[in-house]
Amino acid sequence: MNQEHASFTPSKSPALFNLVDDGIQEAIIAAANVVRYTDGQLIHTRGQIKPGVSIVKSGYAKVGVNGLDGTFIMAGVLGPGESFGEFTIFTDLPRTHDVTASGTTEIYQIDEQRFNKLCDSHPELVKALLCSTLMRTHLLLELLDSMRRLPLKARAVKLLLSIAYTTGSQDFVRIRQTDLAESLGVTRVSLGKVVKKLSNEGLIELGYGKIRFPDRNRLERWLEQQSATPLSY
Amino acid sequence: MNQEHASFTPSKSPALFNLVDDGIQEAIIAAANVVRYTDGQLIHTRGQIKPGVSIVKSGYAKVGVNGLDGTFIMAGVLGPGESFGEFTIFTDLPRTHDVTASGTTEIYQIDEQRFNKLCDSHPELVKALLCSTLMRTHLLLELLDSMRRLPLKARAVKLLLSIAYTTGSQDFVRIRQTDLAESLGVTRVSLGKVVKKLSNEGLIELGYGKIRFPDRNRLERWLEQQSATPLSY
DNA sequence: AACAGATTGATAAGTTTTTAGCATTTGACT
DNA sequence: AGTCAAATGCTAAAAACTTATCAATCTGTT
Repeated sequence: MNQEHASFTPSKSPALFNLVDDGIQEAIIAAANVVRYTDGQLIHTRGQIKPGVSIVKSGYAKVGVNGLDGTFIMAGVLGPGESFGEFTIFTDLPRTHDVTASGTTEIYQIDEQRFNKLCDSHPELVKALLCSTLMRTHLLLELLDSMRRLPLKARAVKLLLSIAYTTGSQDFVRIRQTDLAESLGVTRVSLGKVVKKLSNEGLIELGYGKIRFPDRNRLERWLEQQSATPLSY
Repeated sequence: MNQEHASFTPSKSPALFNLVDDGIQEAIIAAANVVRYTDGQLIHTRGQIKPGVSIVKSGYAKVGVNGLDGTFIMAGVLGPGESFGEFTIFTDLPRTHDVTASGTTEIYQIDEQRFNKLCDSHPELVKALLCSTLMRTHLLLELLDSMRRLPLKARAVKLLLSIAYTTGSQDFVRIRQTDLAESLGVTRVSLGKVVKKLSNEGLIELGYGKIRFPDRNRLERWLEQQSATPLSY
């Protein structure tokens, strides 16, 4: 049912676990409950207010918003070491997204009380959180900016390249056009048109559930020309 | 040339100065240089990498992106106590926005070294920064979500209500249609069409440089119907 | 009271995106 | 090798948005 997922946020966001040293990692793990979810199972829902931080231990967490009509708009996929829900500790805001497991997934869950203790005893953790959040904000701002200024064609390439970047695969990406469209916030038809054009221009090659880059450098150059601003993904 | 500006972010983002106690405020002010800018003067430009935190002392800072063709896309307006550029301290990312003064404006500028010292001596400051950043991220996510799911008409109402909320004025907002359009990332023509419709339906009243809400409750109810999700602005 | 600049109102043509279909191809599983 | 569900390919009409202009209205200032 669910094929392997690329981990993207939609761009390289630093995993919290990569920003803290081993000691803090162990302290977090010690304070956490590990919860297992099966494929498609709901981890959190938009609007919830129960506070708690979650960190992916294994598997993937799909982040997005479920519409009442069954549609799902994806905001990104989080992989091992990546965290979500931090803001429920520090603010009393409701959750912004629905989070579901993609494949069998284990999540470290840390409740409010324990996490606050961790923050008090490890000031470095607060700094790491700040750092990770600032980077996330930065990405969001760039995303917002490109949504407004770049045509869909360029946005699609940008997303493809960033997925390739985060997955490490150099010349192809395993993703369905439906998911790409969802991530970009457009319909499959619109996306289909632009990937067709890109394919005609030889910039990408379309496959079943995947997209190849025959010449990644050329693709990157093409994108930079479109952006008219420094490339940052 | 420049009329009074509503302070909006585009929604209530907590000013950093409201999140810290007086002692820290004084310490920040002591570490800062005050720089004066005249109306329209550039404070920072997108792409810059020189680190430093800025806090509005008086006046307003207009945040957005200047296109090569002279167009300007506004992301928000920051008022006294609000901060920007924090991420230049904690990451080595380039600035995402152009910031210009709107009216005569004074800015506290704190350089990297001094700000780091402040953070070390006042751990509460890091927590406040985290809190403010998390709230900002939350707003951005909500914004992104509504951009994808709501029609322009609803997005326009949402923005209007959030501006009214942050300015405290209950039944009208002082803003030009041009600025509204910029904030929403659409042209004045498109915005003109939807505000005209809203006006025909009696939900708002159009004025010269301002928009009135004859019945704010009705407007809020209307928006909630459109959203089909809990209202949060 | 008159003027100038700023702001809104309005229109038409052109482009992009969506909606709603249906046909075709692919890959996994018998 | 055949079958079925998943995924892509394609089309046409409708809706939304942009670009480019020009006219009308408002406001502060002389």
